Amino acid sequence: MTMSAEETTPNDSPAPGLRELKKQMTRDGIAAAAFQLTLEKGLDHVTIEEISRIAIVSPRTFSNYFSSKEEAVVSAGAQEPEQFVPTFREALQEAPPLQALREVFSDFFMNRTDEQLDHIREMLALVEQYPSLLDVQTARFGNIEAELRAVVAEHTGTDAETDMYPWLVASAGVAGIKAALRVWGSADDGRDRLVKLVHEALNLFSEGLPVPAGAGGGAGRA
Amino acid sequence: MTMSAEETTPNDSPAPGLRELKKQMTRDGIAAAAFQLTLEKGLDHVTIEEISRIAIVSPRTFSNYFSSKEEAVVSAGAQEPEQFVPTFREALQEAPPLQALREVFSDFFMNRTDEQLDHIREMLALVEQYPSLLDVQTARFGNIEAELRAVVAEHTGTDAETDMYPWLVASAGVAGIKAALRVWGSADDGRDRLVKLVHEALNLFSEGLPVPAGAGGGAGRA
DNA sequence: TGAAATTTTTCCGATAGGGCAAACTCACCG
DNA sequence: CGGTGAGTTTGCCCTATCGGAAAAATTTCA
Repeated sequence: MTMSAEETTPNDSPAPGLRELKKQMTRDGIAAAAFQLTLEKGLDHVTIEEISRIAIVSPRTFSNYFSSKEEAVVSAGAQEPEQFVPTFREALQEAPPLQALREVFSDFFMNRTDEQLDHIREMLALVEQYPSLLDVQTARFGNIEAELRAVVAEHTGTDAETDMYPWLVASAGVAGIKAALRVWGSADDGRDRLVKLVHEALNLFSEGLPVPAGAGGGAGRA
Repeated sequence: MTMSAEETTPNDSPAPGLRELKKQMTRDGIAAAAFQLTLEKGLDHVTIEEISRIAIVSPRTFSNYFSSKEEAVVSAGAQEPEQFVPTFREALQEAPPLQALREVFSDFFMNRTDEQLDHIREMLALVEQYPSLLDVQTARFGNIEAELRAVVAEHTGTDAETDMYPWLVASAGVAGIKAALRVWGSADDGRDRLVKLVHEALNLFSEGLPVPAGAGGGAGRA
């Protein structure tokens, strides 16, 4: 993971000292506690106080890391939005944006451990059960989308303020994952199926979302 | 407004009696107060108590209508997600889904009054300024998306649980509007420009989001 | 090791979220 | 018309949350 010349952002991981490590562990511990408790007792019966007790921090510290229990739950085991940026940049060297996204995301799911996939499944179930979690998760996806959008804008030399292209591509990418995850989550399939769905979704975008065969009332093709 | 045979949903507007009218006025009044106060003092200096005072209701009543001040602000002058359903259904008789959406939304913006467009502009600015408002607005768009998705599923005879198509089309539609609104909002153009952007956005989806001319590093076409 | 920087905690007041029952308003029927 | 019941609004109140401020604890570094 070599670091090229300069970073636009100063890159806030200057040194993984003991301090940063502990912070990350604290954060993860809180998120894990929140997630676990929610699985066990249901979101409404979980309080910040109890999460904090289990994570062995004060409630005030909870607030230093998360702004609500929902955020903590959804953060459990989740990727930081910036994680996808370097990979996406590389992929853009090889393929146009939509296909690059397809590779980035299918690789991502390909590389999850079985445990991580199980976790994703559980998270999907929770998110479907509690609208407030869905809102937070949607916001997280929105952050990923923003990162991707910036990369697309930078790559194609378009300005995200005046050109819709970066918006459209980034949202297509994220929408593709979301659709794939939903459909995958409601069946009982494995990793391969998920990767296949991701491919399929982003390919459909590349093809202009052709109307599926045997559609109801409409006119001709898209 | 004749009511045909049966409605799947009991249709909760059985009679626009005085009762419903007052409720709607109360709701609108609260939302308007929240919106206005936020414009004037900034979101963080607005409390539910003050909103309630201006809307002449008790704080308790505020909670009966909205679950947070953010919700109230974003609700101001907004459409109910279901509003688009009947129009979309009709449009689907004439054109394939993506084009139908294009017509629905461009007609929608075409039919706004100048005041409504101004309001939309102010709302866009607020949403850009306060992330918490963006979250709520994103959730609103999500509701619209869900309605559209259901219509698409019903129309194309696909099952939203096992088929990604409804997810992809609905999210493309909503993403198109969002992109159009953003780009429109950052310039100082009129209604025509917005309608044009909506057309453009959804057409790009129909065409598979072709890479714009003169793109940076990637390979060939999408 | 000792001082500086950072994080965690304690203390605590301001708000928010709702359950509950009383007061009130509207719709409808003799 | 006046009564009555369904539907709304309000007051009361208790619990949970949001964060500011400063003390206490921990890590870093010269």
